[in-house]
Amino acid sequence: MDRKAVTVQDVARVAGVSTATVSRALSDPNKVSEDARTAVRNAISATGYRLNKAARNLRKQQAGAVLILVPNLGNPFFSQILQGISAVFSETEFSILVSDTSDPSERDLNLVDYFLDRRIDGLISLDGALSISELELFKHHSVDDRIVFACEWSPLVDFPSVRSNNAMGAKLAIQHLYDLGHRKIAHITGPEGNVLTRERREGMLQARQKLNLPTCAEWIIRGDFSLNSGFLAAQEIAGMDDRPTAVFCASDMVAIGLISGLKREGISVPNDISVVGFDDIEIAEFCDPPLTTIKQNRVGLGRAAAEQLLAQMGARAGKPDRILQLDVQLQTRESTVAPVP
Amino acid sequence: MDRKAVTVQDVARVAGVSTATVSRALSDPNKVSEDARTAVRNAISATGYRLNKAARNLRKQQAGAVLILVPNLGNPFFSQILQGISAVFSETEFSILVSDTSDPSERDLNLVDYFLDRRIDGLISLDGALSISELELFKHHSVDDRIVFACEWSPLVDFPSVRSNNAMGAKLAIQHLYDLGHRKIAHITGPEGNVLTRERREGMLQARQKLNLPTCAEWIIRGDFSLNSGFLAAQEIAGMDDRPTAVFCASDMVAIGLISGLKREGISVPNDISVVGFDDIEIAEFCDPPLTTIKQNRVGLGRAAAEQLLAQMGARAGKPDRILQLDVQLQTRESTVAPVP
DNA sequence: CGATTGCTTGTAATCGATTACAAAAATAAT
DNA sequence: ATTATTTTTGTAATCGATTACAAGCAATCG
Repeated sequence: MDRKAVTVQDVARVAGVSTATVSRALSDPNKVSEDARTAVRNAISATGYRLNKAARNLRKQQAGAVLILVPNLGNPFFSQILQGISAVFSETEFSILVSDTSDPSERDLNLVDYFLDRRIDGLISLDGALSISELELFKHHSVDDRIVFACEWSPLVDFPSVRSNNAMGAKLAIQHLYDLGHRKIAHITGPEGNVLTRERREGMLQARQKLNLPTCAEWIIRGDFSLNSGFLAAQEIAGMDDRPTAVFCASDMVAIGLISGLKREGISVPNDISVVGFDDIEIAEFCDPPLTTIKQNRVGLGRAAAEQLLAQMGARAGKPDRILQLDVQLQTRESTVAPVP
Repeated sequence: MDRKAVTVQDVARVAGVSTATVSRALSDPNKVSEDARTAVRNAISATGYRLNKAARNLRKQQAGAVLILVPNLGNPFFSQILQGISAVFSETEFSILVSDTSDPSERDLNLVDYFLDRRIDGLISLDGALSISELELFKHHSVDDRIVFACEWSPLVDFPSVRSNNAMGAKLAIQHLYDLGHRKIAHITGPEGNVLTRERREGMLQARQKLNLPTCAEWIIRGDFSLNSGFLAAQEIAGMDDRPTAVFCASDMVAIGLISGLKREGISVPNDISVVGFDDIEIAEFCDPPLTTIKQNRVGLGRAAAEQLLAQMGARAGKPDRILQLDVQLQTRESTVAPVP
């Protein structure tokens, strides 16, 4: 590739047309005659021409890339969303940049700079916890119309958002436990301030109220979606006077940590306590016991977010639904059984 | 941002210098006088100037990005490597593109095109299974000097590579089991053709020979690093006449699947069979039982690969070691105990 | 004092694709 | 046959930063 690069000029010369025609033949083939089209096509394969992205981006005033903001790449939950996103963008001219917001080395970057430096044309954030100052910068620089939230979102702004029906998930979980006969149901939440935490907790409280289940402040345990927080919650539960017979966890990771911790305390799942997770990550099926959980349509989430962003950026016909909520479903496995009387 | 963009021209005008001076003040500050430097600095903050990446890339004939090729983003093992990589590149002007080679939507992209289209300046592949034709295209277009393998590598070429000492890991695992008193040790391999599979298998065979352990063809079970392959291997093991007392798995995911499967067969870990994994993914600590495994320095792997690529691309002083092998260590937990006599 | 060296600066060409504008050619309409 | 309309094409300016080259200027030296 070190020989002098082949440019449109070269193609034009070989094809016996002008550079404008070459460019048009590439970007909008039916603006150009049949003859010219084939001449250009031949010239391209004869010369081995490749379009220079940087030149196009400069001229078109775009970056040709979008940024995906992931709260934590270490959580396998996000990777399938990424797959959905990349499946859509791989058919376009956009590249995908990925950044992990939990990564300290990326923590201090100014997101809006990505736009201003023309490194990206759009942003999909799986992280709802963007700072208010950051969000205001987006608006101030008018890039807020090229941002889409997926999975999580920020209650501070009304950017378009694709999400699972989290409240529905919580209700399915509680209803499932109720149907099995459970009445004393605990909940391990996500981190405070997180929208998913809120939605799932609210959904659970509503379901609980509707079913007339007893409530006990102690049974709402603060977690943070992590394995470790589930593990720690187990100790709390073990120490309770009025121990719940079932626990609905805000994520599968929490559920796995919880089961591990409960075992350590000599409490067996599901015999002593039933456990329900949320997400249905791949490993849920291979836990001991295999985890009953709420399954999200992750690939669909990613695809929808990507489509929405493309529409937003004007690369696709506009889709008007600014908030898209996908259904979830209960995946029953062996971590839930009827309580022993 | 829709107001006309601020360019070097504007900065130059405000600062009362030429565009050349502005550019120099930015890229190489001590090529320019103190006065000019401050004038430019003031003009930049007065105008709100931001450098246009596309213009720079065009002029400098570069892309300003590197591509990271990941075999499977769904495996949490890779995310920490990514962290190491991004920690290094976040201090440079390079953006990071991520592509999952197991993702069908990305399967048919021609990697060399990324280079030829000037979308990337370099490539780090965590996937050793690049096709021979692909590798030859790299060489043919002389981009092979901007590629680094990390974790996995290809035996077909001698591109620079950063890897863990896999054979050492296997030896540590076998030695550990030996020290506990195990003599009948099985191994679940990775997928055939994978370099890690080979290295770990060879290391295990060597350790085994050195320790004079009995060998039995049946005890080498084909896997593919996945949960499911571990799960299936459990059935094989359960059906063996001469059952091993310990199993060394080529990955933690395999080990987790195996433990799940063994339980299903009524075989208890570690009481009936001890299990050792490889990778030390986060969840290994929260398995039941917590998994004894071989810990790789994943962040270090990523960092080293990134540094190597930067050197390769000429952005850093050259590091000559084309193959860097990082030590691994044994992480003892509760999935391994002495065999019952 | 004139010549040499070193430092700083400006002018203008350059990277490669796109597109506004105008002209030319082909087609349709009168 | 002539005009109106549409389609196709080419010329040249443009996007914004970088840098080769030359020139200006001050300091140093014989």
